[in-house]
Amino acid sequence: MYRKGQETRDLIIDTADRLFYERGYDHTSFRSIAQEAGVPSGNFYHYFKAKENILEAVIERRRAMIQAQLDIWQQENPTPLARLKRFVQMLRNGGEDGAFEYGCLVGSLTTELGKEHKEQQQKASSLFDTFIDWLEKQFAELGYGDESRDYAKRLLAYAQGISVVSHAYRDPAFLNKEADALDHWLASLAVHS
Amino acid sequence: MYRKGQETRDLIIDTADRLFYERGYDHTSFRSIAQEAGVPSGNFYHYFKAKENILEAVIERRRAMIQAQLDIWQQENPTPLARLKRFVQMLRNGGEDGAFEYGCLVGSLTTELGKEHKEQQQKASSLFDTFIDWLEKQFAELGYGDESRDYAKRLLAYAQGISVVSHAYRDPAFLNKEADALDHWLASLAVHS
DNA sequence: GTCTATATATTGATAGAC
DNA sequence: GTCTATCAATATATAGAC
Repeated sequence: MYRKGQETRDLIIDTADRLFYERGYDHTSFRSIAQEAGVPSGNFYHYFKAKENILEAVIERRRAMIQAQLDIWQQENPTPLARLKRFVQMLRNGGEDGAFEYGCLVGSLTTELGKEHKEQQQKASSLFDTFIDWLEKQFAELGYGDESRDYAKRLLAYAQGISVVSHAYRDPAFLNKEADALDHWLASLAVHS
Repeated sequence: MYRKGQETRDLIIDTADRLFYERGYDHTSFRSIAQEAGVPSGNFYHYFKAKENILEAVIERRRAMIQAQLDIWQQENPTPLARLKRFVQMLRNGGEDGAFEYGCLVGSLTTELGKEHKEQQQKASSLFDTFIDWLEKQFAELGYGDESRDYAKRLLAYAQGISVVSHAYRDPAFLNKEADALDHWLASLAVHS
């Protein structure tokens, strides 16, 4: 089938993105990406000089996706508390992206890369910053000054832990219960003057 | 060098335990274990019929280690609050087992196995139960009835999230700061009547 | 029980025709 | 830009001498 170059490149990235999430980075071979995408693996090197370059492209793709989502949440929710609760809402119903099945899209990648791909881990970890920066703005609007970033990191960390445990037990109910608990915590923080 | 059979088996498990933690399960080859342990890889199949059997032995080894640690904490701390704080203390100073460098011993393994070794993941996840059962007892002693297990899982989850984020950023300071925050939370829970 | 040698499959990566 | 064929390295696993 005929395809323009950019389309082929995007197709490789899209397929790699999904497989890296479902199978992990090291467990996803060129052949498996090639098979699912319908692109011969020998073709990859026309677009990427090595596997780690595919990973970089996938990370940048996830960053754009996350930022777009945060922008929508920013628009759709009028108050900082509503925005923080929208972040927590992401956990409910099994996690919007299948967190209970495959773990967090960012967290599981960061954990894997931290073992034997430490240079690449830094790039993946920067996806956390995208969330933290946005959460920090919300806490700042609630009146927390220098503490805003600490609260942002804490909320992200708690969400990560909830994702890890629900993934370990394959238990979506835990996600919902803990999302409720985080909502209560946020409500108590919002009355801060 | 001469070695009794049991010693060789233990040596393989010890070495695999460390390398699985530092490099991840899939990234640790028989050759690397053989090299570090000084045991030829062809020798492994006298003790384990496959790689996943080494993993099982490593998991059981970690379970025994965790249970022994919990027993000591139980003895050394007179009150349930002190015991819960001892659990949180584990996070401080980079994590007693190098959590900021390699992630949590249980959590990082569970996350990896959840992708493409789901049968083995269940066994690894049961290590969480060892912690949760113990934490649940402490909350029960504080007077929390049916909620004790929920609090136990929540505390474990938050500790996991803190570990994931500190590992992502290679930031031991975050572990200390968040340990303080968990201590405050526990202190507020302890006044429950 | 211990060791060397090796089988078989798969990996990331290349070469070169079209 | 696309594709086939293939390389060199490495993986788990096995066979068989000692």
